Amino acid sequence: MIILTLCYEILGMSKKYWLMKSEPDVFSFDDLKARPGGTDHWDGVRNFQARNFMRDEMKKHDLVLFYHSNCKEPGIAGIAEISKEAYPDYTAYDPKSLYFDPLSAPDKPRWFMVDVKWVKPFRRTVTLKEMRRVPELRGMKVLQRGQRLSIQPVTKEEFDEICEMGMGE
DNA sequence: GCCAACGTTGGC
DNA sequence: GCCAACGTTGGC
Repeated sequence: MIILTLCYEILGMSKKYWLMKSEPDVFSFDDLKARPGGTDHWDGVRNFQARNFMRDEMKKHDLVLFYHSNCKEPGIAGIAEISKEAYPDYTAYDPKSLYFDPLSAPDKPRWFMVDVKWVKPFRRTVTLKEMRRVPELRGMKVLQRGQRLSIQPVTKEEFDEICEMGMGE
């Protein structure tokens, strides 16, 4: 068992942890729950760094902190997981889509998306405000000034800490 | 609604 | 390849 765990570590196959931002007015954590199977595709990412995380690093069963941005109480609403690894974001091909990009085509896709599955809610949202007060979370990108990246890696320690905050009183 | 900070674009 | 202008993000 230890050997197997080691192999996974060395091959980079161990589970990763992520933070994904969404504006709740557009697509909330509850909206995800309401989708068939609690699953939806994460379309519309048009930033290269965020795309690369999705395309190159996200694996099935990775866990996700679902973050509500640009709203009254920014913070983490609950847990989701990656249920399908990266595939072309077809909204880029649709001239009527908000996310249309003429530089992307089916034979040469520029943008990618993953499927995300609702896992469980917190008892309460873990707000940005309270995250700022926790020394263990100080390194998180989402707390850095001017940080706009909509998909960010988080450490297991950060992930666990936030789960505790969300599941506690 | 403001505006600082950022990523992207495009002229040179 | 520089960098100013622009559009967007997102906390406040």
